Amino acid sequence: MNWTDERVEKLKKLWSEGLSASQIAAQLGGVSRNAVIGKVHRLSLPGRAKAGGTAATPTRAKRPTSPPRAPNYAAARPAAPTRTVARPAGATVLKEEVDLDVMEQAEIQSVGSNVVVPMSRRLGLTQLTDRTCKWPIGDPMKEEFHFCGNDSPDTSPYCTFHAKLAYQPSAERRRAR
DNA sequence: CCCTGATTCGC
DNA sequence: GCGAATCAGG
Repeated sequence: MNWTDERVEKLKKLWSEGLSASQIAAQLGGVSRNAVIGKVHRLSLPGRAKAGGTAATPTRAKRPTSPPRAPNYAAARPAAPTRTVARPAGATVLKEEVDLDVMEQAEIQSVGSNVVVPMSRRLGLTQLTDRTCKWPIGDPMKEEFHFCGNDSPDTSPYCTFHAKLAYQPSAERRRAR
């Protein structure tokens, strides 16, 4: 690909916005990050400051990476309150609470036994329908094994809570924009 | 190992 | 002018 005026312009823009060479290369398409860097040099665009003498940690432009974890009132929370939370049947209240500490819940669940899930209807296999959460709880080899059984939205196999547990991007690479 | 930008140098 | 290879660093 050749450097049309358009592409050069975009390059300048993105570069000045602090995007990394590889990110810019991705947006432009058809070029490597090396190409981008090379072009930047040829255009004599300001590289990422490295400052003369007292260089410390100059690089690393401001990346849009925003850490959305703010509240953190977690510490003020009682240690292990969970078990079977009394709550109205159609619990939609979960959603927000879950957003904040899915990870913790997940950890607890994996470490401890199976017990940490908020309200389970303790349904048996035969009691499941297409609208009940099929998240398994407990050891299938044992007697107390059951399924979550809460209402699942649409045709989802899990309730909103367990859907979040099941679908965790974890080490998600973010580069699409 | 992942990533970053910087430089070099054959094309 | 271009950009892969390489270097230097976090």
